[in-house]
Amino acid sequence: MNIKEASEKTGVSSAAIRYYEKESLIPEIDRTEVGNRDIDDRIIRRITFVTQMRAVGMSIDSLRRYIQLFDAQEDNTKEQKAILQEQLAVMEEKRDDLQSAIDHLNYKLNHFYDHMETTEEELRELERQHAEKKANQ
Amino acid sequence: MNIKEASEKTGVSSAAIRYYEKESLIPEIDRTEVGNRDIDDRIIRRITFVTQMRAVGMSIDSLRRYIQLFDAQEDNTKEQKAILQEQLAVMEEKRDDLQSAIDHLNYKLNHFYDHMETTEEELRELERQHAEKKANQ
DNA sequence: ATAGACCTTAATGTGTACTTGAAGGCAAGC
DNA sequence: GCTTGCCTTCAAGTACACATTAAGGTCTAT
Repeated sequence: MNIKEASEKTGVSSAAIRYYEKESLIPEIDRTEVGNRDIDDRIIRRITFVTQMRAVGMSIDSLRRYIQLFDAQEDNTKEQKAILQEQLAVMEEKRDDLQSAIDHLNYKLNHFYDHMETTEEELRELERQHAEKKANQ
Repeated sequence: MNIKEASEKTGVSSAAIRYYEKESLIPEIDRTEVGNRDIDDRIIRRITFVTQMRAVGMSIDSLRRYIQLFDAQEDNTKEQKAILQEQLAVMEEKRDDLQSAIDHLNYKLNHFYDHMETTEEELRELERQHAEKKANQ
């Protein structure tokens, strides 16, 4: 498939696909006789993977390093493991932060019907909940 | 407390605190007689809140709009609720994406101990198929 | 009273992640 | 043969979120 179809399939712009290839976030793409990119499902999956990781906040740079390890033939397992673990920790923290922000919004939403409590009060309530949660761990 | 102490307390640079104030992500900060910012715990909490939301990927612009609703005195409850709900949905999706990325990494990590037969193998299989296909052309 | 450490505003610079523009090639349809 | 519509590379432009610099003020200690 050509780059436009790939773009439509992935939701990533043609320019961004070229950019990802240039930045080695995806493998080098095969070309047709006239030099046009010929994109297959393997590339599509790679693009999707990049999109997913970008969506959860991984930078192009981290992602490139990660992918290089991922694709590496040499057995540098120990280093790979360390990097994955590091990345995992970052993402777990992010998830937890996100969850408390969600809790915050849910609280706000649930109290809309009752009355408009002040921000101070809400923040105090959230802090109380947070302390409680933390104490329960 | 002055801006430097606030910066140390929150981990947000002085320049960023000034920027947040200018962009209305935090309330206007009181000044001392000579015009220096005098930051109290309420502001610290607001800065921390901004940091948390930024960390989970909310843009300055979305955050400003959210905070304006949050702080609003006027009762436009219905619209506020709709917007908060929308925001909530976005964040929940993000949390789920993050979770599946975490699962992915965890899976990978757990299989490092055994041998290298995780997602890599799947990708290599795809690559093998790809090479085969190419050879057949 | 001069240095050093803090503060102020306003303007400009920086890194990231693309997007857009320029200049041109190839193939199909009118 | 000219337009349309896809493609190419390379360079330059853009948006966001600050960081940095300039030019100056205030406070404290030596």
